[in-house]
Parts: sequence; C-alpha cells; structure tokens
Amino acid sequence: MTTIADVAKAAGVSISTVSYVMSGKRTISPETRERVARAIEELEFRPHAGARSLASRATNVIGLQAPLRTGVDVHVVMQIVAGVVREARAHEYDILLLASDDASGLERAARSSLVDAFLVMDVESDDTRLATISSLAVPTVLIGLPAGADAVTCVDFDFEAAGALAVERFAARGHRRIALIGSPPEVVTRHTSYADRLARGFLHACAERGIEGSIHPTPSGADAARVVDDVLAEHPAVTGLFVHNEGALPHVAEHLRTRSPGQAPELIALCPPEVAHAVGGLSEVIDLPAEEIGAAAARVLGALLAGEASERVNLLEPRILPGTAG
Amino acid sequence: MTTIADVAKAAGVSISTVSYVMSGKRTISPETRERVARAIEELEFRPHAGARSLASRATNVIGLQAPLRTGVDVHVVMQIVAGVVREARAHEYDILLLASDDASGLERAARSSLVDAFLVMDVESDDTRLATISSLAVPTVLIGLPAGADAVTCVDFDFEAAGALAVERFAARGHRRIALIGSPPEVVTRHTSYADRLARGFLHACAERGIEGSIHPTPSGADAARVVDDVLAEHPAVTGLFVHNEGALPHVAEHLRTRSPGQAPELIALCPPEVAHAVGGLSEVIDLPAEEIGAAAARVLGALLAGEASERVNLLEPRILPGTAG
DNA sequence: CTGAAAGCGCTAACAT
DNA sequence: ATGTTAGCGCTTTCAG
Repeated sequence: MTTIADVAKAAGVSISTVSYVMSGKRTISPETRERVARAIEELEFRPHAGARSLASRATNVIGLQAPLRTGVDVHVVMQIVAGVVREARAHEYDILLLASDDASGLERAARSSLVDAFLVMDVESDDTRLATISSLAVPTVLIGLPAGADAVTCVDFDFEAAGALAVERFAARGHRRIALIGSPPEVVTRHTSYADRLARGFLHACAERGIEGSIHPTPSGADAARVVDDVLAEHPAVTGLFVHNEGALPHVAEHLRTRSPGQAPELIALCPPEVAHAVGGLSEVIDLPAEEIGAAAARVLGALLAGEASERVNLLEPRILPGTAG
Repeated sequence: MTTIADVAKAAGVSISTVSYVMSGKRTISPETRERVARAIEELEFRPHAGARSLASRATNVIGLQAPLRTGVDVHVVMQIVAGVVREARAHEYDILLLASDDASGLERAARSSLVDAFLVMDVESDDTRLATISSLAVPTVLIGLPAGADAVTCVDFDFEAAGALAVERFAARGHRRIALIGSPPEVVTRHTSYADRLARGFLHACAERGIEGSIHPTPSGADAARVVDDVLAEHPAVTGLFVHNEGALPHVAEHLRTRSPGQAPELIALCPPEVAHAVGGLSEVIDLPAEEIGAAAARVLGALLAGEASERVNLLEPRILPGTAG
C-alpha cells in the first residue's frame, strides 16, 4: 500500500508538505507542488480514508437514510438518490447507505464516526427521528417537511403548492368537480410528509375557488382502475383527476382511454417527466424534479457542513410541463 | 466523544482488555467481561470506525456499484439493493454507494481503503470493469454473469434457464409461435448480461422444441403497446407473449385486455411477485427474486471475505408462480 | 487471564 | 516556504 511517506520520499519533501499540497491549507512553491503532484500521480497515491478521518475528525461521508421498500414511488426515490450521489461526489463526499431506517441507524453511524452528516428521506409529518437528530448534533438535512419543522433543516419539493397548482389548472380549464388519486393507503395513514402536504394544498385551493374536490388514497397497480371507477360512479360530476401515484398512473391512464370514450375525465399528473412520458393521455403534468430535490438537499447539507448559514426550510417551486395527450 | 480509554477506566481494566472483550479474540473471565460490557453500555461506546480501520486494515464496509439511472427495472434494482443492505447489516457490514459506475469508482474506493470488498451490479457480457477488478485484488462479487466468467465470482438469477422455462410453459399450453417482449433497446445493445442470457435461453429452447420464437426489444411505457401491435401484425401466428420489462408490462397487459377481446395472446411475465400482482391478465409468472439475489450476493461476498472458498458462478433457479389472470 | 506499548497513516500545531 | 512531531482511537504483538 502506498502511503504519504512513500510520496514524500519520492518527491524529496517531508510528509507534511505532501499533506499540505493535497489540502491546499498552506502556500507551497510551484516547483514543490509540481514535484509532489507528480509523485502522487506516479505512485497512484490515495490517502487512507480511516487514517484521515482519525486525524481530521471528518470522514467525508454522508449517511443516507433511504426507503428501500417497494410501495413508495420507486422512480422518484431512485432519482433523488441519484441526485444526492451526483452532487455529493462533486464535493468529494461519499454516500453511506444506512440500513435501518429508524433512529437507531442514525445513532450507530454517528456514534461510530462513520459519517459527517445525514440526509434523511421518507419523512413523516410527526417523525420520531427528530429527537434523535437534534440530540446527535450531526448536521442533518431532511428530504421532506415534518409538521413542526423548527429545529431541523428541510429540503423538498413544495407539495402543498403543487396541490394548489393542480386545482388552479383544473379551474382554468373550467372544471368544477375534481378528485385527487393519491398515494397508497399505507403512505397516507403513515402521514408521510408529502402526502399530507399535497392533500392540504389541494383541499385549501379547492375551498378558495369554490371547487369541489375529494381525495382518494389509491393502491399502486391495476386495482387503481377500480378506484377510478368507484370515484366516477360515486361522484358523477367529477371531470378532472389529479394523479400522484407512479404505480397507479399507467393503469389509470390506460383505463380512462378505453372507458366511456369521448367523455373521459381530464388527467393531470404529478410525477417526473420520464414517468409522464411513458404514459399517454395526460392533459398537463406537474413536474416532480426528483433528481433536483436530491441534489438540492446535498447542496444545502454541503453548506451546513461548510458552516454557512442556510434557510431552515427550502422548497422547490412546482412547474407545469406540457401534457402527453393525443 | 467516548473512547475505548474511557471504557477501560470506567471498568477498571486496560484498553486491550476492552478491545478483546469486543472482538472475542482472547478468553476473558466472565466477571471482567461483564464489567466491561456494562461500561460499554452505560457510556454508549462505539469504536471509532476510522481508528479501527487504520489499526485493523479492515473497514467493514462494502462498496456497491448500483445503476441509478432510470430505464433499468427500478423495482428490481431497489429490491436487490434492499437485499444487499439487509444481509450485509446482518453481518456487521455497511454499504457505501459508489458514485461513478465505471472502473474509476472502484479504483478510488479501493485505493483509499474505503471498503473491504465490492458488489458490482449492471454487468455487461463483455464488461470493461473486469480487468480493474482482478488487478485491484479486492474481493468482489458480480451481480450478473459476464461472458468469460472465469476470474470473478458471480451471483445472479439464472436468466438463461428462465428463458427456457418460459418456452417450456408456452409449449405445455400448446403454443407454437411465441414472442419475447424484452428489455429496452439501450439495455439490449449494451449487451447487459441478463438480457443476453434470457434471449439465449429463450431461443435455444425454441429451437429444441421446434417452436418459433422471436425477440423484440421494447421501450418502457405506453409505446410498448405499439410494439405489441407491430409484433402481432407482422406475426399473426403469435399466441404467446413473454414479457421481461417492468416498465412495459402494465401497458402491455392493459392493452391486450382491450385489444381484440377474446383472442388476446397469453401473457407470461418475468418479474418480482409484487410487480406481477399489480398487473392483471398474466397466465403465469416466472419469479424474479430480486431481494434474494441481493442477499445471496452479499452472502457469497461474506464467504469470500471470511476466506472461505465458494463457487465461481452461483445462479438462482427460476420458479413458476401462479398467474394473475381472471 | 490481563497489561503495556508499538504502531496503523494521516493532520495540524509548533517549529524555523 | 518547508520540516518535525505529537497525537487521533484502535488492534495486536509482546510480556507477564
């Protein structure tokens, strides 16, 4: 194994000089810097991560708590993770995938100095991990927005605004009775942060505009078609469906295409562009910029790690994309 | 921060005794062990990962190279990762998510002693990372099966057998002309290991049984319906479709449900049970035990790390599950 | 059965 | 502008 001492010898300098060349923490003459750089290159030297973290008390690793269950919107999770990884690597951070998604996983990683910071996904409105997060004093960013988000830094898509935006779009298109085909029941009863906020934004906007709106937790998969049938049977006045459920979307779209042709309700979906693109028949799409959420979260965490002050709550504004109808 | 010295002092023993209590590498009197254990508990002591890896030359971390792009079967990837994480944690290993999915990512992680071993996903038949993997001398398990898999340890589902099994099932049901609705074109042209093997098994079995079979790379999403139409138009004799494409499956199933009702071709899918369950109209399902693949890979890697000999090639046999028709 | 102490490879004072 | 050196917290000889 190549060590910093090998490099120092090869370059004819002391080991601290090598260290300082790497960190840039003191001024080095161009010639020396060059000689050291060459030696590092030639020997393919990489500092030992453990030794570095022991001496510097920083690991350059971020612990990521991601929901690996199916049932959540898998594309969205994957893209958020991809965004996190990309942005983290750009700032020389690696990502450690935390196994347990409860507080114990955070504790373990923090106490054993495995990570410098945490990124926590799948946040619930009243998340039990919040207490641990404050007590641990490890910089943490939540991807989500719990109810009393005073003590923690949060980054997320503005689901509340997205719910309102959907209503606004339907209103603009002349609809007076609409329905939200939402997340699976498990997600709703868990009070997953985004589901709560989307529902709130949707209902508020409906009330404000005098539009009648109802919310329907919907299983992923073909059963979603049944929910749609039930909704339309029970509320025949419904002319617009707002879908936020990746696993239900293709079935809902295909189902509407064949059901009562000509008078099918209009469809607006909240999902990543690729998911929308894979599905036809959408009047409009509200972009769910998953990768950008992950990247933004990593960026905010980076600022936190750099000691910079940053907003407590950081929300990405919703944007309308063209539909895929026709 | 609590260190081993704090524990030693609290328990009234030497540092090395604490270390040995934790590792179990030498015999400790029950009383001492008990006292030390209590001190560890009370102080909530966790050994510093970096210090440990520096002294022991082992990190207890496994580097995982996972394809985070969309386009691959996201559910499958997620479940494999979940299996890996679960099994790894059970053996006290953590998972570091490698950012770049090329050889450079492996090099960096290995050279900087970030990980003890690698788990590599999304393997291509002629994978360029193989040379690096051998040269690095870090225990590695591929999830996949490259063409000349002599030098590396591989774990995967037996896609070749699965291709043959599908043909066999169609034959048993009396079909004489079938088609494989396969992975997206990108995946096929990349010669992703599983796509190659599935195609090979499918075609061989067709030839053996005198069944006519054709293969059709298929985009995910609603466009898959078009592919199905084209296939059925060009080959009117086709009575059976074998689908291995998670993103196409719901669209294919929904499309067949409405298209030429009564005489729709039979559908067999290769996918995880939950994916099948979300889709109706499948005559039979070949189980793609994604989580089990991940767990098996982690287990084999564990054996490798423990110095145990293990098979070079480890394939999980395909199994038939009941369909979701009717 | 238990201690003492020599490193592991690096960073960051403290020198000059 | 560069060198010397004292740790960082742990594992593991070497002693007893």
